[in-house]
This record gives sequence, C-alpha cells and structure tokens, in this order.
Amino acid sequence: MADKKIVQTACPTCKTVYSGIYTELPSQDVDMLSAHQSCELYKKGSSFFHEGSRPNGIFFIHKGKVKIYKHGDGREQIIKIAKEGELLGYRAILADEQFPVSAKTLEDCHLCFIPKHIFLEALLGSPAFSQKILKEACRELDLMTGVLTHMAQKTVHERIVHTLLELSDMYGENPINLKREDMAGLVGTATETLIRFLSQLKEAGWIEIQGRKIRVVNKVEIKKFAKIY
Amino acid sequence: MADKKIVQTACPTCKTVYSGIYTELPSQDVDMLSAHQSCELYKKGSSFFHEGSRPNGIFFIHKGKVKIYKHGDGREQIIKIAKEGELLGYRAILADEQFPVSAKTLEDCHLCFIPKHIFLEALLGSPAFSQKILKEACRELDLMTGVLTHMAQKTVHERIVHTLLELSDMYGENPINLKREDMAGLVGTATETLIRFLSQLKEAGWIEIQGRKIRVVNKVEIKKFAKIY
DNA sequence: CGTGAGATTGAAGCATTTCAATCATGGTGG
DNA sequence: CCACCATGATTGAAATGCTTCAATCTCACG
Repeated sequence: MADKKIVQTACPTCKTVYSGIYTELPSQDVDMLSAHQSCELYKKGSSFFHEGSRPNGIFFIHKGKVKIYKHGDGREQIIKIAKEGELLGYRAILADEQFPVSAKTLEDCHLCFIPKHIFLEALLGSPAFSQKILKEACRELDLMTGVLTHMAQKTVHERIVHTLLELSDMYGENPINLKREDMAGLVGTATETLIRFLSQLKEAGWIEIQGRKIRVVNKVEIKKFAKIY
Repeated sequence: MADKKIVQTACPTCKTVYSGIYTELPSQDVDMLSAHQSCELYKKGSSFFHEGSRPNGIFFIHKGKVKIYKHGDGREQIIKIAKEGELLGYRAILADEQFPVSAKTLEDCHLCFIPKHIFLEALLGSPAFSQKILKEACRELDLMTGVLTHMAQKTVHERIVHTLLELSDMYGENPINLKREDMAGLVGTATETLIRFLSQLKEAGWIEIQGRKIRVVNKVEIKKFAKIY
C-alpha cells in the first residue's frame, strides 16, 4: 500500500474525467488500466454485451446511461439503470460465468473497454483495486437485497413512486427521459399499468409530463399518494 | 423469542472439516481464521443478527440451515435459506453498512463466529482469501439477479415449483421441513396461496405431504404442471 | 408533413390476496 | 404417558389489483 496518491485525471482517449470506481485508486493502478483501455462513443440504443455470452473484458461508463436487463418470456426485466462511474461486467468475469444480463445504451455514451486479462492482472497486482472491487460488489449486493424485498412486497403503485424518485435523483436537474416500456420494465409491471398511474400522479399535480419526459414536482406528497391509490 | 445460545466450547470438528468458502484456501489462512473463531451450538429458532444493527463479525455455518430475511410491512420476505459451508455477514462489513437482513436458525445449528478485525486482517493479509470472497460475492450477485427476474416475471405457481425444486435439492434425501409461512415468504406470496397450490400438486401426485413435511416425487412433471394451473 | 413508434385510454378477465372459520399437530405440563 | 392448548395448516368465499387485448391518439424524426 505504498502509493496512496489520489488521482483526478482524464481518460487519454475520450478526455472525460475519471469517477466512480477509479477514484481513490493509486495512480499506478489507474495508469495500468488506462494504458490498455479503449474508449469509444456508443450511439444511443447500442447493445454492448448480451445475456449468455462470455465476457472478454469489462466496461467502464465514462458518460451516459445504460440499461442492464434480462430477457424474460415476452417483456424484459430491467435490473437497473447504470450511469457514469460504474463498472460493468466484472462480476461475470470474477464468477467465471456467462453474462447473466444484457446491456444497452439509453443515450449516447462514452464507454471504456478493458480487456479481461488486464483487469485480472490489475486485480491480482493491486490490493487497493481488489478491495475497491470487493467493496463495490458488496454494496451492489446489499442494494439488490433491498430491491428484491421491495419488488416482492410493495404494490405496483408504491414501486412506481419509488422508481420515480430514484430516477429523479439519477437525472438530477433534467427531466426523466425514458420509454414508458423501459420504466415499466424497471418497476416490473405492465406498461399500461404504469401509464395509468402516471396519469393519476399528473392529475394530482405531483409530476409534470411533457411527451415522454417526466419531472417530479413534489417528492414528499407523492409517497403518501402511492399508499392511497 | 429470546436467543438460546448454549454451548461455549470450540467446535471440535471445525478445524478438520473444511467446506464452502474454506475449501482451496492456504492452510495458514484457515489456521489464522480458525484460531480466533468461536463455534457454538445455536438452538432452532435463534436469531443471531438483526436487520439494522452493526456487524462486529462474520458467521460461518458449520452445520444446519438458517433463514436470511427482511421484515416487510407485515410479512417477512425471505431472501434465501443458507446452509452449511456458507459465510454470512461479510457483505455488511465490507460495504461498511448495517446488516440489511436478519438471520435466524431453522434447526439446531453449529455456527462459527469470526470477529470483524480478524476477518479484515485475513482479507488484507491473504490475496487468496480476498479472491475467494470476491468470487463468492460475484456469484451471489449473479444468483440474485436471476431471483429478481424470476420474482418479477413468473407467476406464483411457477415460483412455487421453482422454490420446491430448490428446496428439494437443498434437503437432499430428506423431506422438505419448513413452515408454510416461511416457504410462502421465500416464494413471495400469501401462505394460503402456497397451500392451495401445494394441495393441487399433491392431488396430481407430484408431491407427498406428511404434516409439514413435503417430498417432491416427480421433478419432471411438476414443471409442466406449474404452467397449466 | 407523413409515417411509424410510442403513449394513452377503456373494458373485460383472471390471478392473487384477504378475511374468516375450521381442522390438525406437536410440544408441554400434569 | 396422555390430554391439552397453542401454533400452524387448510379450505371457502368475497374483494381487488393487475394484466391483457384492442383501439385511438400523439409525438419525434426523416
């Protein structure tokens, strides 16, 4: 644990600043990873890995949002929306399994690809990196535990509100900009059911809808609303 | 509802029988861990950690089955049934968070407790152990992804059959021995719904029921059955 | 400014829950 | 060791929440 210097550099290929898993990492580790990564622009709607295929590297999201989903019978279940700073695909590599999910960009994205052997090398070579990844995995695991319970026990309306609030945080100042179908997939319900409840929320004045764009106006009241209707 | 910890002596077999996370680990790591662990008998029904509390160590299941669950409003959601060889509580420590779940023994169990600082020491000191834990976390993560999708997309009947088959594997030659309420919590449905479908499966001759005990007789047919009824 | 994908609404049908009531069981004290 | 009692299992019936299908509307984009 010699070099503890914190780094705040930009990706050599796409010029965006490192964030997420890259923060608080010794500079030598960052250098090692960035030397072998290729950063590219992925157009909105690009699939960059598929459920069932073998991973040959990991992806780091420099910029943009992507959906992580599983194909069910018929509709797809969206596991989560990942955004800048997140690392994707490391689990499948470490568990030595096929991708359990697919990934597709929701908007134009900058994604860095790091080949499998480089990633594994960095992992073995750097305790700091290894710890970081481990912590990340545990955090995700805790998160998913909560999602599972929520999914199993809350009504659709409560889940919609919950998702709405999460997305609102994720989009920050911008309005939520997602296909209804995707949002429904995230909630785990039928598209029509989602739309119907959104209409009610709009009527009540807690959200604003402009085309596909949604803006949460009253975060406090919206929660109570979910329990009543 | 009081915890019923009994015996205080170190488990005699702990140092000789390695399973689960302990396998394929350098002997020095195993020695290091087992030197500081205390193995105790926990009576059926003992709670040994609680949602929301801070972990001060991890538990290794030497023998027996425990349920890992979350309190919802009203009924509890069972995240999983853990059995011998599994390590519990490491995620909360590594993610540096409170326990996201509670744990209770389903039968008399031998549990080894390893203090937090010993665990962290072992982790930092042994790349092999660290890798092992990381891999375990990733495996669990993949698993939970599948559970989530299943939960969101399959009908209750399909989920019941799925759970039944998993439990059947877990119990091996023995009949499944779980409260209906717990099984329902695992499936994520109402107890009555579970019972009703179990009755149908019994009528059809695919399972046998003796009191609370359930034995799966025909694993193949049972799956088709789930889709029809 | 047309066209197709996506959003919305209505209505019918069904799966699941909930409430209520009864039955079985297994653990406990007499 | 047995009777008892409490906990858990089972069944019925009513209520409801959600999905599905079908039809119409609207928006974004070439």
